[in-house]
Amino acid sequence: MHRGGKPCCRRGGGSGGGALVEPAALAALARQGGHGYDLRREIRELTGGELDVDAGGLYRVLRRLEEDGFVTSAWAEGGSGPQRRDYEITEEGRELAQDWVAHLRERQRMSGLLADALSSALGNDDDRTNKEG
Amino acid sequence: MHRGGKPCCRRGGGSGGGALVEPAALAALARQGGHGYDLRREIRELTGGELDVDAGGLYRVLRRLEEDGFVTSAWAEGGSGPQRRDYEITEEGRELAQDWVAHLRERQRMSGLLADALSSALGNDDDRTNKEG
DNA sequence: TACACTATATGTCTCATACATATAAATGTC
DNA sequence: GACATTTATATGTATGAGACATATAGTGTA
Repeated sequence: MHRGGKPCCRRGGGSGGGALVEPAALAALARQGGHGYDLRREIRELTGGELDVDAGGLYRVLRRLEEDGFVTSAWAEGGSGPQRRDYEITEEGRELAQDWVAHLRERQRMSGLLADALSSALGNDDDRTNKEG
Repeated sequence: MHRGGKPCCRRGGGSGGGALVEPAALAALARQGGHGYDLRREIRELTGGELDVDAGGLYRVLRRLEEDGFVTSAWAEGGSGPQRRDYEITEEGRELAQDWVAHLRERQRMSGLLADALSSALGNDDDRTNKEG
């Protein structure tokens, strides 16, 4: 789902970057809400095209978030085209999103820490080229 | 496995930070090799105690890395105490580790990017407190 | 004997994701 | 009208990564 950047380290499917869809969905919802198909586009735009989440996965995440009270949804009334379900973030959802911010920063830190450790263990004399991001 | 920092976002077990054990193991191996139990301690030290990997998981990772030619191992001869298997990284392992560095930097960037997006969507006026890590 | 520490290993569960596919309604094209 | 494409939601299934529990031995010690 990463688009750009080789699949790298022996991954066929599955996890690899760890939990990006949920926070991305929450970010899109916090900005403006809307229906799933549109949220997906919004995520692409928010991340400059770097994160293109799986549609099926996104819908599953949205329904689970609703089950747990972090978003609400309803079938959009009127309008042409296929039925669409509009999502809105709740106050609890905002709190969850706030937790995610801290969590993502921690992940960011840990990724950098490990990258530095690996790099120095390999004898790369401090190639922090991409450091920070 | 994170120790320090709440479990956060609805996780019981499983993925959540995404692939840390393998690169951590490679870092420890690149520094000095050794047996599994010791590598685990080494990982703890490399990360200032922030990453304390599951022992069972570490052994599984080591054996898979060996299957794929990224490390070699042999039962240590002599010595007292329970048998131990000594691991060494191969040239291919070093190349894999090098790929991991790039991959981790990308993850670091993506985590920061998402954290910023979420934070700004929530109306936090640029609280990049923990930014960079 | 009982306990703790070292050391390796397997079982089982959850979480997060990728890829494939099913379903419909509308829209465009021939 | 027939057909493909786009919008939109949804399920099936497989893989990967990790958490927690537990099994197994050897070794030292109270």
